[in-house]
Amino acid sequence: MDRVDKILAQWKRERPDLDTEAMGIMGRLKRLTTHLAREVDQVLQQQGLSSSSFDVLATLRRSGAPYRLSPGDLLSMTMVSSGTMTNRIDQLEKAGLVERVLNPDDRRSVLIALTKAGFAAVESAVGLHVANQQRLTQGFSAEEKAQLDALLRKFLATFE
Amino acid sequence: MDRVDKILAQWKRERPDLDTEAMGIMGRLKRLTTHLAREVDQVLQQQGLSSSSFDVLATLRRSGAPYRLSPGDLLSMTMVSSGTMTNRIDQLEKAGLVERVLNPDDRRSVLIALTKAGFAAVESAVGLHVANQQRLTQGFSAEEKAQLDALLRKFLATFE
DNA sequence: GCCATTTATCTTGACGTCAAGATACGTGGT
DNA sequence: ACCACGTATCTTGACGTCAAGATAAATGGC
Repeated sequence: MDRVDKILAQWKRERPDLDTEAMGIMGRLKRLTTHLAREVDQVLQQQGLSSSSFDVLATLRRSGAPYRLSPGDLLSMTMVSSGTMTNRIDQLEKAGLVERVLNPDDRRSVLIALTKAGFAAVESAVGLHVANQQRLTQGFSAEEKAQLDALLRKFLATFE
Repeated sequence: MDRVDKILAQWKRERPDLDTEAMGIMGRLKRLTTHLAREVDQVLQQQGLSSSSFDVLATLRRSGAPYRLSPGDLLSMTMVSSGTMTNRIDQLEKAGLVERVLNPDDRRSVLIALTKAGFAAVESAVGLHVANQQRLTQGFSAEEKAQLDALLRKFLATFE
């Protein structure tokens, strides 16, 4: 009887006509993601990074040398709007973690490049971040993790 | 090979030392929840409600007659800060969907009461909302839904 | 009864986000 | 060569959210 069960029980009493199975799944997904985001943020914050900033830095880092992508590339990998990406890049540039480099082949665009400080920041954070993610999933057996991943993959495929 | 697989493949190439199993699960969870939130918002918006507003109205509705709860009660059921709740109530009050009623027993507190318009709004929205949630999970068999729910329940129990 | 503490709500200032539109440049058909 | 259209990025204004602190009232130990 977790909090979502209590919510469903209330609906059952007030509106017994409603089928709340889907609501239960989606309610648990939402609450779970909120908790996980808070845990993840906490570790990144200790590294001086917001999850938004880490998101961009990590995308640049894993793209490989020379660690440069256009704002458009970053956009297509991160599920945010163009205005949000501009803002994220502005913050990172102010912090000296990325720099905007003119693209000589297309003057409409720029390349966002990891600075040395940016590379160092993401390299230091990613290990702790991954360890934290492992900690958060350690309550599951290998089989359960595989099962959960498979179900989430199928669900996600509805949208992507 | 979905988008999360591509991200994990990039990390594998750049940082083969990292174990990315947990990252995969959490990445899928995050992307999935973002997609689901957008779908849910769209239906509620057609009813003139934000998901934040619906969250409060639904909490009041399912609490049963007389559809009144204190801000503190609402807070404990909704995973937001007190400042956020004050703001949500302000918006709903402006829209005429709830009203603040003085609590005669404790002058520090107020009761947030659904107005007739608020009751009508949530009553009209909840049916469409539930139908939408069912649509979003219709790709799963009954067994898969039960499996997913059980895994999410276990995961959520880590935090609640 | 008094006052320190706790409880309940609201206020403030700062972020991160988005939709919509603005700006600037590239491209391709004629 | 021109120009209409497409593309890439940035700007603007509005929200929703939070942490931290302010305000006001209730409570409990003396």
